[in-house]
Amino acid sequence: MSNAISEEMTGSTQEIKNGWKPEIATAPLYMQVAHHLEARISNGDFAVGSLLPTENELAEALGVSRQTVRQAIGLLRNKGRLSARKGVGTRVEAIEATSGSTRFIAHSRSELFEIAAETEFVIGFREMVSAQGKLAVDLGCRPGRKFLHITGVRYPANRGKAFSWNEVYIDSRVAAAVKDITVARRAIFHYIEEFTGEKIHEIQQDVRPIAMDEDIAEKVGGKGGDLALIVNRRYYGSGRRLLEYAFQILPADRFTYTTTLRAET
Amino acid sequence: MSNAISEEMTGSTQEIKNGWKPEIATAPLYMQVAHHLEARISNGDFAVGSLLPTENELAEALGVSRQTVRQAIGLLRNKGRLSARKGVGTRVEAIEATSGSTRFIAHSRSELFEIAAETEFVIGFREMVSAQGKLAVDLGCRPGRKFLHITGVRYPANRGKAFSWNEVYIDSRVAAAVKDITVARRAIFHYIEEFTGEKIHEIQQDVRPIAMDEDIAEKVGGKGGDLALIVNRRYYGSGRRLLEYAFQILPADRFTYTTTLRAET
DNA sequence: CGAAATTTGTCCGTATGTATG
DNA sequence: ACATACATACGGACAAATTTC
Repeated sequence: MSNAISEEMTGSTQEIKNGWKPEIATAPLYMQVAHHLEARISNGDFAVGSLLPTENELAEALGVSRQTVRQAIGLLRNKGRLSARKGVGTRVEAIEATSGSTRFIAHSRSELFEIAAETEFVIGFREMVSAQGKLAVDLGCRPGRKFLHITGVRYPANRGKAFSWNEVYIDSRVAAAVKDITVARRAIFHYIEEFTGEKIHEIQQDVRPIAMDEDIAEKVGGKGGDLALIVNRRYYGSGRRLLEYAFQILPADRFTYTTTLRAET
Repeated sequence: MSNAISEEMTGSTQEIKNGWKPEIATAPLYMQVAHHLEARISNGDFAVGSLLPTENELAEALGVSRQTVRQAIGLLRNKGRLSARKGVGTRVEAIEATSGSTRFIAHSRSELFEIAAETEFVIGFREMVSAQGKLAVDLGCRPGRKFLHITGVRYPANRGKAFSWNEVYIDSRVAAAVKDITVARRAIFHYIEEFTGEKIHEIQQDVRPIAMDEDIAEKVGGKGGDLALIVNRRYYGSGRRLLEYAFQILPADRFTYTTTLRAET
């Protein structure tokens, strides 16, 4: 305890104590708390393997109710950053548990943001297309609808070895959102949300195995016939309107798709 | 409203109204409510595409607080059965959205139960092994620990085409849990939980592409070299004790791993 | 177009249960 | 047996989005 800055809450606007300034002033309090906790975990303030302060301590220190703290902790538990045990406390978990290759497939919308922030999508090709045949089926739209088709390679932020080949189809009505982008440092759908002001509520994602063809293998530094995962995503706005369709090819030798399933109780 | 049976609560034990008898009397109220709602959805009482009664109506009808109803609805929203919109209501969603092959990879512990219940694991081979080399590494244990090794094919409950090749390693201390099983109609870890009384809190799962060898391909009705997904699972009891390790090979032509990512807000 | 009603979302306070040490 | 700390449950209040009038 006693590390709260203890400035009085200003009354009308809700804001947690302890020097934290909300990145997005409009975000609900429990999300602000979650971000705050996450930041203090990654900066080492709360060490991995250690126990968090109790919910009551956090509530008091941050000037919010215990319920709000619990909601925040709940988010991070879903993400696997925290785990709680009755009568003991809330433990900070390691981000990575499995050996070997990194996991770079998202399990939540916010993870897509994080991954995109850690990588760069270098756009190599761009054209307007009219959905026909298989593409129209994949997009689940009537043939003839127009999309902006973008292809390129996604690199780690430090520009190491390429890790995925990406193809993106953007509804022509919102394609202007990426008009001037040549290197995307955020998720493509993030640009779309900013441009339209409309939030993407749902992303449907499926994962299948493929053998890479020569062409793509070369671009991500592999050989033709190498195994890979193809991750397919459909981005829906309000009213289940398809705004973006994309797929990504991840070489199997470098990536594993890891999930942790937890008991609901 | 007005479909509550309106029997008085018995006082000490918590139980929701409306004729619902809790399957597991010890389950928290919000889970009972979730199961209740799920049952009424699958029996058609709440039609897919329609709006649920409002949270306040449900709370009153079931004799619980609105918060409890919200928690229950939250569970089903996470599972994709429900979706909510501010100012509108809570919609019953279709179970399956994607076209093509069925998805049969779990995203939660409870889904593992459901999938296991819809399939049969026919055990074809069984032996005690001592973990050595690669196996010890996979299991993350010191070499020499003993495991019961089981292999077999998993079929749909209607005994159609096989859909996966399975290999399971069970800690020798709990291996007696499956001593007499030749056809498992529940999840293997379910037998272990029953036997030990200990709950499996965490399951780590990873998905990778492989090309099937002749041997396995034949068993699941494919050809050698066919693409497949290999799903690898580690089952941990309390204190992160590894109780079971298993992998499953799913032919790519029949299965897709589908996930839906939703906005947290 | 605007006001009102409806419905979910957030936040708080409190009380009690339950697993752990 | 006892204290601790998370889990469940209730109640109330207001905010925000949507629909209706």
